[in-house]
Amino acid sequence: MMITDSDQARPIPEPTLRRLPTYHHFLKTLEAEGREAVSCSTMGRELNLDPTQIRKDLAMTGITGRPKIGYVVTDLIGAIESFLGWNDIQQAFLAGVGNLGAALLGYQQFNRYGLDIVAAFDTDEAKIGRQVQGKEVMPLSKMADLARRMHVHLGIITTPAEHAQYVADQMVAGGIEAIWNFAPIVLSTPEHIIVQDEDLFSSLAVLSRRLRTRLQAMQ
Amino acid sequence: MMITDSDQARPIPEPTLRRLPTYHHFLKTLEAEGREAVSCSTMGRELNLDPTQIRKDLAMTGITGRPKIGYVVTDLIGAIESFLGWNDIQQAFLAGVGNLGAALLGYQQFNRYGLDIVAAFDTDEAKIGRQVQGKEVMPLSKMADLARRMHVHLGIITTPAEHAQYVADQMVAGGIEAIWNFAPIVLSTPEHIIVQDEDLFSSLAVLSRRLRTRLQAMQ
DNA sequence: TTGTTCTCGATATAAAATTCTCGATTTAAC
DNA sequence: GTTAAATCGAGAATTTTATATCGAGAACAA
Ligand SMILES: NC(=O)c1ccc[n+]([C@@H]2O[C@H](COP(=O)([O-])OP(=O)(O)OC[C@H]3O[C@@H](n4cnc5c(N)ncnc54)[C@H](O)[C@@H]3O)[C@@H](O)[C@H]2O)c1
Ligand SMILES: NC(=O)c1ccc[n+]([C@@H]2O[C@H](COP(=O)([O-])OP(=O)(O)OC[C@H]3O[C@@H](n4cnc5c(N)ncnc54)[C@H](O)[C@@H]3O)[C@@H](O)[C@H]2O)c1
Repeated sequence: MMITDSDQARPIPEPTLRRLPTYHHFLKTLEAEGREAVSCSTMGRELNLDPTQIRKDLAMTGITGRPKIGYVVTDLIGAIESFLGWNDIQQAFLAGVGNLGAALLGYQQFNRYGLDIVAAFDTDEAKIGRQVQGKEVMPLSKMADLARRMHVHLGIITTPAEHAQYVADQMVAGGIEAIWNFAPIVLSTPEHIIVQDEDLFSSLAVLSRRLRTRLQAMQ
Repeated sequence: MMITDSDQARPIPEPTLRRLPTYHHFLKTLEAEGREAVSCSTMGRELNLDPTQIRKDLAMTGITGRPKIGYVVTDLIGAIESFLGWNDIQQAFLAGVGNLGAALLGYQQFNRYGLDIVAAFDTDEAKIGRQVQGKEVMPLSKMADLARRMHVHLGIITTPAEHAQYVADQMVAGGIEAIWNFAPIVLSTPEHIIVQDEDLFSSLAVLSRRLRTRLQAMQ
């Protein structure tokens, strides 16, 4: 039986997925400098990672390198992008046009990473109808229906935590398959819904603990 | 030999640290509901985590529970906060008052999680001197000196990637010990500097891959 | 009181991820 | 050509992380 990219037996390790963008960013700067090839040893030195690990991560994308040379930079970039699905752009809805929501709406780079936020929704009357970052804010009540009609599969939640579950329910009702959740709450969704939490406090916790330990060690 | 919190032999597993805020948020809602005690089984059910894992994570903070009852909610919250150092508030500087920087500046909740962004810096003349989220934006050139004089230990980078290394260098020059980096680039800093990367693209990569696999499976 | 049930906490097992080792391959220098 | 240096790729070993098991303690109901 042929093993293709989509029906491979074992799932991709999440740590690998999380490192791929790091490689991608680094490779983009190499490409901009006109560099043609790069080895895992070089990347490891620059990115503070074990070369073997990088080699294994890259192997996941299906690309192969050449001894003594390394990998062709542009090929590698392409392999990572297609592996992550950054080639075909996903349309997304965003709910909660506050501080964070507006920042995400205004981030043009996302278009290069497979993400296009096509509409924004809020419940605040003062915001509905206005433009934020050049995109019109619509009432949340229209979200589910629009998602279905526009075949939007991805939703981004940037509302306060107390409203996140309701928004998630609306997204599921609208046929959305995957949710990028920035609210610090664990959503309750049907099995088949993909939920990716982006919890800034997780990151802050690691930092806080390390800093606290450091400062204590110094008395 | 006595093993205290600060000189324990083995470091805290990072996955544990990353889960602690999740427990914290959940416990806060329980507390608001007036709940006195909670068991790992209950938490596991609500948070989709293995109860044994939660028990191990909580044990790291030094708290103990009671059979048949569980843990006292307020004690647990306190244990997590003190374990992470969220009790004594760290003053922080933020560099790069763009979309994302402004969102972080405007996020009052941070004060409850040990973080107080006391000043913001930028190189854009149009922004310097202005107020953003009620905080004055100062020229980056003053950052290092001010950090030293105010004994600020924490820096947040929200500049474009191409300027992040320069900003990091300035922070190190100002005696800053820890950096929370939102720019998608691996910073090069002295050994002793704590760098915590918050790479939104890592999160996006996991989501993109899963969604891509899903959509492909559906043809 | 007494048995039942729930839960902690310690220990053991399993799974996952990282790091190490080594042969094969290719380039480039001599 | 021949040799030396670098690097890939596959597999083994190690470390880390997650899950399962089980005895003991505490509440609660009968
Ligand atoms: N701003 C940050 O830096 C930051 C950092 C960490 C986490 N977060 C989290 O991100 C989320 C948003 O934070 P923020 O600072 O942008 O908050 P915010 O208060 O600035 O914005 C929230 C927005 O959501 C809207 N909203 C409320 N209920 C809604 C609903 N049912 N449907 C649609 N929209 C609704 C509000 O009208 C508002 O515009 C919060 O959950 C917060 O905890 C933010
Ligand atoms: N906005 C988002 O949603 C988002 C998402 C993912 C990653 N990021 C990353 O976060 C960073 C900031 O993104 P953004 O959208 O806020 O960008 P932005 O362009 O809105 O803001 C960048 C700010 O940094 C300032 N700046 C530039 N050079 C500086 C320097 N040397 N010192 C101090 N300030 C300087 C600019 O004047 C500007 O105000 C970028 O690295 C971006 O890749 C942002």
